Amino acid sequence: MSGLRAQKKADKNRRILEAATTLFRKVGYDSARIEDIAEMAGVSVGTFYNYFKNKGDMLMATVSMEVEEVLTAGDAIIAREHEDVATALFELIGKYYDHSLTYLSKEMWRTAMSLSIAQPETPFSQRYTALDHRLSKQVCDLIRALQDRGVVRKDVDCDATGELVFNNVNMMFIEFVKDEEMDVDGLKASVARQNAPLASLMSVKTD
Amino acid sequence: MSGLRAQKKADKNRRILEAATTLFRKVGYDSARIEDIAEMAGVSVGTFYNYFKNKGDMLMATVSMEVEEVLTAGDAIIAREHEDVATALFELIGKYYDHSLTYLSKEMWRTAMSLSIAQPETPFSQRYTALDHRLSKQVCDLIRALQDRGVVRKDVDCDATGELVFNNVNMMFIEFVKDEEMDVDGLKASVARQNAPLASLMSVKTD
DNA sequence: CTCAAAAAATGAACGCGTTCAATATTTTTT
DNA sequence: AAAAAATATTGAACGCGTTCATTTTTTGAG
Repeated sequence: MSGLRAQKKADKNRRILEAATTLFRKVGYDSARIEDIAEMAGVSVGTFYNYFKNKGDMLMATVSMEVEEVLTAGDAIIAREHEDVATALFELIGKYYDHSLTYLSKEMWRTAMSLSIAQPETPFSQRYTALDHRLSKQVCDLIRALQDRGVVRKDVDCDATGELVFNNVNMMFIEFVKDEEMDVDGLKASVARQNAPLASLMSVKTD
Repeated sequence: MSGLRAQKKADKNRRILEAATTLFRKVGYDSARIEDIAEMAGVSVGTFYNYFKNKGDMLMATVSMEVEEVLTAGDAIIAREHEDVATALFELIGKYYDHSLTYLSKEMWRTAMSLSIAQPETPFSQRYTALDHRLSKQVCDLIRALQDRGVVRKDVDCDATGELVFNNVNMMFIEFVKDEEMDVDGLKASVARQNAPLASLMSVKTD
């Protein structure tokens, strides 16, 4: 059997990832030691590092899964018709926020964000940034769709506005994960309030 | 002499801070080891930790200085008269960005931001967040001043708009410090473009 | 001036992420 | 099937931030 090595490799990869995400959720990212993850996966510490560049790399798999799913859900929302700008934005952004804690805890998000800022040259950070850009682009796409359907004024720069809105969404999400007390509904309400003036001003008036 | 202890203390505090900022600028935050900082300041490692809670705490002194100065400069800008919304925002935001690298390198900013996200319960993070909120409030204040002077439409929610604009400013600053290639002028231009539609829509039309 | 209590300084030791030279296993060659 | 080459595993050791029991210095009361 020639695929013995490849099979073992895939198996170990899965075991390590499973052990890591289990431990992250159980004891938190910081308290989950590589030694523990390795032990739970039945490998040595050194082997862990043959499979993952470092501890932070383990997070990216999870972050990726999370964002990919939300992007898909977002496309479905854009495809639908929308009454007005504020509602459409609320739906898309609400989906982002509602989904955000499916696979990741606030602590895991904080770690991921923190890493992506601290070491921008790493693959981790670059993948994270790329996901952010796709989300940003999706908000732009929604606004353009609304414009095409006559909901948004023709003279509005969709990309500029979309980036503005998304960066606010993102910054508010950072505040959200920094504050263990804050809940998703409070977050959505705050962002809706911040979006309201712009949403109103950019709408095609129907009176 | 009764103040001997207090005097020595102040002196050491100054020496440690001086050594730390010197080393941070010379070799970068990560490569500046506590051992080196302590040695340059002529104290032991343990003493360093009697004066500062941890390595990150050393950054906050610098971040604080930086932001305090920029807030003062911002107040002066708000006090002036302004032709239109876009220009006023550009001036205030431009001042933020122009000043940002006076005391801190991009790497130091990244570390500070990273720390403030990773450990939100620490005094470091809380001081950082407080400074952010004061900056956000200043942008709101500018917009309100413009509204009072009849430059901004009366029906605009100044706080909502100000927060939206500031969060974009902040997020773009994160992108800026993550990218060693990006310069301040590019950053200012991007943000101006993002602000343009909102600035235009919220203006009192003079035609 | 003496000395006990308070405050400050010290550096060895610890925890944990990460590395790497040595060892073991699998694959290929003959 | 044995030897050689390629690949994977291992855990002790390292670096650096942080801690803490011990030692030194300062203070003020008697």
